[in-house]
Amino acid sequence: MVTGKSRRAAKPGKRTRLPAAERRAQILAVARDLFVTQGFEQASMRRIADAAGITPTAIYDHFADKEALLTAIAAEFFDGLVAAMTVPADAATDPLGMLRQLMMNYVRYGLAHPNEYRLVFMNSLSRFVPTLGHRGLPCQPGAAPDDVAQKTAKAMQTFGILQSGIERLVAAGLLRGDDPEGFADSVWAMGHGIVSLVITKGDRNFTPINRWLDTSITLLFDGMRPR
Amino acid sequence: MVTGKSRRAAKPGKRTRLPAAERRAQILAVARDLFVTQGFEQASMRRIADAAGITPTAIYDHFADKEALLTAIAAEFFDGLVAAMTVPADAATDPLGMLRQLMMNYVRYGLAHPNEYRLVFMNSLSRFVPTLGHRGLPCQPGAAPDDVAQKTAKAMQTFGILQSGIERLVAAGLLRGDDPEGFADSVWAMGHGIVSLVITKGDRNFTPINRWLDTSITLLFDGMRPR
DNA sequence: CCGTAAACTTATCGATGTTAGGTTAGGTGT
DNA sequence: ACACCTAACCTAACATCGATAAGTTTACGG
Repeated sequence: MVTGKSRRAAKPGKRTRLPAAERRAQILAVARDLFVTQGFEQASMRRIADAAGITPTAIYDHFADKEALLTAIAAEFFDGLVAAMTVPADAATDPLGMLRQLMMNYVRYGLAHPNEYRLVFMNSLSRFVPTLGHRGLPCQPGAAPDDVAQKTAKAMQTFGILQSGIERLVAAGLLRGDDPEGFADSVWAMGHGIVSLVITKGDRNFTPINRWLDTSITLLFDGMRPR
Repeated sequence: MVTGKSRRAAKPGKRTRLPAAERRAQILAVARDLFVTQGFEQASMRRIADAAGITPTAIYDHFADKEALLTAIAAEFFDGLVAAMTVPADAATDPLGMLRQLMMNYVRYGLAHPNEYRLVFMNSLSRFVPTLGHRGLPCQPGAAPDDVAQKTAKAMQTFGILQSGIERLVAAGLLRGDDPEGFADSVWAMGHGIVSLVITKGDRNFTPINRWLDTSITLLFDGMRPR
């Protein structure tokens, strides 16, 4: 129970002191690494701080709370996802092939970043997307609409790419036109289903992922063809 | 720092003392209710105990730990899911319609029990299914294989129902026969994709769930038809 | 050289899951 | 009726969690 008044530096061994931007980036890098290797709940603020060579509370100078770390990481993930889904323009000569490529890129990117995908799309907290308010399911208590909307924006952008791609195919007469939005939803559901199943179930499959993906895409697009 | 020797009952007010089976069932019921209304992490052992009218530690006489509660609840969920997917035999006169029904039942059951579905299939801990060990993704640290296998069994049974249904359709010549396992995977991915997307995204849809489901099923089955 | 703001720390809070060890009630045997 | 034993439950505590308040140190512009 010493008052601590005269504690003389306790020999921290010359801690390097970084400018805010660098420290922020470093914390983010360390946090992503721990989230990915240990999961969100297991990676505590204290462990993140240890790995970054600072004290837990120092993190709060750069991020509001633990979720803010997750949010920042998710933002980067979405940027990468959008980039992966932005196919080169010269593929426009083969619109159908382009859409196939789009879906493949989505799935591949998701599987290449399984933990970020899980964090963003499958997190049990899932604060990035509004939980449903109908059907008796209560909304997540602390979910300010603006906040959610901001976080959802990038996910929406991702979906928009898919949707516009399908609309272009419909316009070109390559797909049936009776329900383009429904098609987009179905394609997305299929892609997300594959990614999340492989992530959670592992590849106890049977069907290797590439063939699975190819089969699914073919099934869908055959079904969407004009009859 | 009283030794506690002479503490005289402290007036707990005649707590009812239940036989193990009843108490266990009651705890389970209370826990499911709290998990469903507040989420897994928010529902603490103390809150569960309060709701059950006992002390947190008493729970540990009936369940190994908090996850055991989740596991028990998941087992019940799977029983219900299997029941929902077991369609009446008289539907065998229309095998294709039966498969449609099967998929619809899966999705409807999932959406009717969104939080259990999330707990079982989308939980970030996801100890019910082996996380993938390939692609540099480490398996969840504390996952004894036997344990996982036991928990996975019921999920496998669910998938088996779908798979055998498709094989029957292939045998009847109603579906293409080139990749029945791939078909089953695709159908499951689609169903799971719809459920999990609706659960996390809410129905910011666009396509109302029934039509979405119908569209997706039609797309898939059109794609699987013999050409 | 000095002050001031940024960068970081110590100390602490309330809450979490879990354990060790005690206490009480309900039934059984005699 | 009494002793006993175990199932059922409790108290107290631990380690750790995310987070806050308030202090301390470093670096840099004047």
